Amino acid sequence: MPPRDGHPLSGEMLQGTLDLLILQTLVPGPAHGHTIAYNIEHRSKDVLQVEHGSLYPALHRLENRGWIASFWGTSENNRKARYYRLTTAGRQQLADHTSRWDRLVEAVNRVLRPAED
Amino acid sequence: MPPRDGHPLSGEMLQGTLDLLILQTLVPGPAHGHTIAYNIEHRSKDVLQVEHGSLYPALHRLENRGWIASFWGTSENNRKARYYRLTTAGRQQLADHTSRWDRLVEAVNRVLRPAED
DNA sequence: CATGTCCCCATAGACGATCGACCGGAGCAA
DNA sequence: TTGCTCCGGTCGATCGTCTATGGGGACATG
Repeated sequence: MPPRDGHPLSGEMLQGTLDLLILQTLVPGPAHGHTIAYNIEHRSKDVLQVEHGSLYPALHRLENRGWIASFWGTSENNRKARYYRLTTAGRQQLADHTSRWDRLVEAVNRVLRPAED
Repeated sequence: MPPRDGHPLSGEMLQGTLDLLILQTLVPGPAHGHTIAYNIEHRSKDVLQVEHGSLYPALHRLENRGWIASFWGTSENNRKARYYRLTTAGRQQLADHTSRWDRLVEAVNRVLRPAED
């Protein structure tokens, strides 16, 4: 039986990781909700899923913390859209958050695969 | 300024990962709560923290799902202790969970570090 | 116009996992 | 006795996510 490696991972495991992904997505420049979600899903080769009900609370949360800032604009499809851009604090937060993510992964992997050290 | 890589990561990010760590810890054989927590912390070089208030609910949860089974015994310090062992279903769950963890890490890293592919 | 469809933002209620702070008991030593 | 350590357990609060639902504006169709 093939290991069925196709089905996507929703937020079940990426608790707290969505913020990180959003911040990273905004590095190249401002984007609105749909684009952010699409980019995360696409760049993860559809392994990651971003639900609307998680995305917008996350965006508001990040804005409240001063890591992103928003402004109204017009989307590529001529729709009113709220764009988000990374703030200076957000860039710093992204760096910190990324290094914590790396440390976490490393630590979990050490538990999962007992090294011979 | 040195990057202060000393402070531990508590459950802020390892939502849903604790189950995985516990299951893996039980592979060599049965263990009781204190030992499980100690092993996770030690094997992660004290990067991971396992709080009592998270550990026992997790153990009960895993037992309810049939992934671990428990029995009363006596600890190395001659204290009454509840030992947990991996069930067959738990071993299967560990394999599945581990592969999902790997897929998640891979996916997040793809978003964090846009590959050139 | 009327209708439908897509795009986009937003919120509400429920849920599940974790956290910090407790508590009780039993072994052991001073 | 007192006090410390080991061990299990629970409670309330908090936080992030999910499913479901809503609305409004742009655009195409007939």
